[in-house]
Amino acid sequence: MARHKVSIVDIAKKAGVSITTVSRVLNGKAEQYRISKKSQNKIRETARKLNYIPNQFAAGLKSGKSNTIALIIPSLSNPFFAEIASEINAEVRNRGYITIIGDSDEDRQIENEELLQMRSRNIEGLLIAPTGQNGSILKQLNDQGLPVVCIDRYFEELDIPYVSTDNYQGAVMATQHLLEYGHKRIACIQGKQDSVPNKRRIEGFKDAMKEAGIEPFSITGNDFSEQNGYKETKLILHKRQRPTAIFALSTTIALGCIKAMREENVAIPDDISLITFDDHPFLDYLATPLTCISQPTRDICRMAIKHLFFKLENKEIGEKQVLLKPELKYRKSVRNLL
Amino acid sequence: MARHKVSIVDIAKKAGVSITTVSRVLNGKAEQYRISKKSQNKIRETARKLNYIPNQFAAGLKSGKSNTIALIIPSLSNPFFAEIASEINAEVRNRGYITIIGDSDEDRQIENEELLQMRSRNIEGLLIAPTGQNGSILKQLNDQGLPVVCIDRYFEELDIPYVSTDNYQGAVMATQHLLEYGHKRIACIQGKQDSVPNKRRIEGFKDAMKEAGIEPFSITGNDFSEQNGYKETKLILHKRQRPTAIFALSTTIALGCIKAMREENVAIPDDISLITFDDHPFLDYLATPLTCISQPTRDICRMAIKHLFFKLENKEIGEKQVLLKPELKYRKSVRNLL
DNA sequence: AAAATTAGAACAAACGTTTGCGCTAAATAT
DNA sequence: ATATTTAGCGCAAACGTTTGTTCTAATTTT
Repeated sequence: MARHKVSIVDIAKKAGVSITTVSRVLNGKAEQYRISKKSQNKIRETARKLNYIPNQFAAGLKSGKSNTIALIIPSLSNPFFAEIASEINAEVRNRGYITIIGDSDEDRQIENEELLQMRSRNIEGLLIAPTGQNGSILKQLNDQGLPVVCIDRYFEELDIPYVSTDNYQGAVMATQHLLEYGHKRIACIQGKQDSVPNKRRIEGFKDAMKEAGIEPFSITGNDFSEQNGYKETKLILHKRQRPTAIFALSTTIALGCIKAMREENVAIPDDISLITFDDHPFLDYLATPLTCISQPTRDICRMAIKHLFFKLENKEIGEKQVLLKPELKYRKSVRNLL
Repeated sequence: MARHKVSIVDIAKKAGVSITTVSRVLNGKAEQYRISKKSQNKIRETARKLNYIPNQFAAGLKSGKSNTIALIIPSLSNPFFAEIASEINAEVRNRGYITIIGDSDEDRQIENEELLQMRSRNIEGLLIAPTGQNGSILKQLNDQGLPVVCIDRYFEELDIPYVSTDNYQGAVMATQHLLEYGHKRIACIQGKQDSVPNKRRIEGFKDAMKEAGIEPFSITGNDFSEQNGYKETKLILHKRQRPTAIFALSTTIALGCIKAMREENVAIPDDISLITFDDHPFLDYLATPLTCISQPTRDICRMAIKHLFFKLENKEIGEKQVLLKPELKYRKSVRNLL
């Protein structure tokens, strides 16, 4: 067993050519540099025989290229982001690049470290659903020529491209649906407060309520997690007056709501209605199929990728900041009070 | 804006020391090489000022280290594997390494390419839930000194460490539960046929049935996907005689079952009972809470990581191939026929 | 006062590629 | 027969680090 890692030098020696020639053949530049078929075959064959594995470190160091895109998301354990990761991964691979995924765990510090890690790995592009606090770093990266595209989360005040859902619109749709069905006491349980999607959803909720001339029952919570949904729902249910509907800002939160309501013997939608942001394959098969605002996740990913590669290839880009329309999926969790 | 990427050479010049010294300070080897506090401070400060980002390509090339662990799974869109990815990612990060994730999409060819990619990125360890056809390659890697640990899926005939669930036992538990409740016509819908977990589950199912002296109603399917579960359930429901229970070998499959049964107006568990492998937060809140065999995913990940790092650090390892006990979670989807 | 030790740091050779440029021999044009 | 082009390939200098070895001046020991 050869203990020594084989390099193109070994191939060159064995094939009786220069390392230059080996490099060119193995990089598909044989035609360009008119290497004879004979040499090509010889080289490719010895490479195979020797079990050659190119060393990206060396190649990357010299060429400055890495063929790598970074994806940083707040939480791989959130199905919404898991789906994004899956999509992005596939798309990127299709274009001959590979993805390295970072999970920031919603933590500014971790996100920052991931960012450093990624940069030191010479990534050529960055897709990120930012936690929200490292905006200036991202802006700087983008300005320095690293193509950055934000996904889902973004910065309104910074000139960084993004692709997301029209969260405001989505929240308005959800709220209006509730209002149309006669709900007046509507509690909203939110996720990460300083994330843009959350802010816009809250705005949409508030505006829709205001337009109807109704005060929100409550707006609480601070995390896109089941625990948060559970805790806030418990608190809500223990108030002297209960809402007639709850608007959860993610399926993870909604899951917590359902859990709390079941514990407290609150029926959905008979006692309290529930509507959520984000869709999920299971929602249709819950005890009460959950009405939701569905985000066009696939399209978001595709557009973001398209955007990114346009920048990588220096093509002209149209709209830099795009918001895609969400969709209201009517299921059974909202009761008509009229 | 400095167009030129700053290197330790720049720092050395500006700080008035050699690049050796810079390298040593920035790598935390200052004490070891007794660099004065003064130089240390100077170096660290100029590094910060110049916005220095280490170049992993260069460092890796020279040192041969990458601080990188690869994780290859069959499908990021399967919640079971998404959870694994999330766990692994966190654990690896805690140990100062970073994870690069590959999604093989259950495809032997893609898996192979991912493997090559990973190797050319000089990974120091590999965690993989293999598709099943690249065993010899993995064996070879492992023999060549790259620590490899299989997760969930593994190879029985090869001497590669693995951590998984006792799938046989799990299937036996599920089947016996069904049998104890008086079910005799039991259909099993399986996932990827040549994956070890699937094989062992099928074995467990068959053995438990045989022990009860009952023939399986049917064993069909070939993919851990919703589509597969849906299709096979549809087929089953159109047979002249229906089973009294279905054993789905994953939640994704179960989801397809539920969909098909709903379409055909089959009530769970009144008309047909359903039990599944794998747990999921939503299972408790489905129209019929789904009884399942829950895998100790967290423990699997932890043990796999522990194993991997033991090998990395050349520590002595105890058991190389471990199967963890699954757990039967009683919910409401199995009807007692007695 | 000479010898030995120690603190603090620098030299320079790798690591495995990529790539601009240059070279030779053969083929073709003049 | 000479000049030009072309086919086919190699030289050697990077890329930005890490690291074994060496060096000098200062300090301590004898």
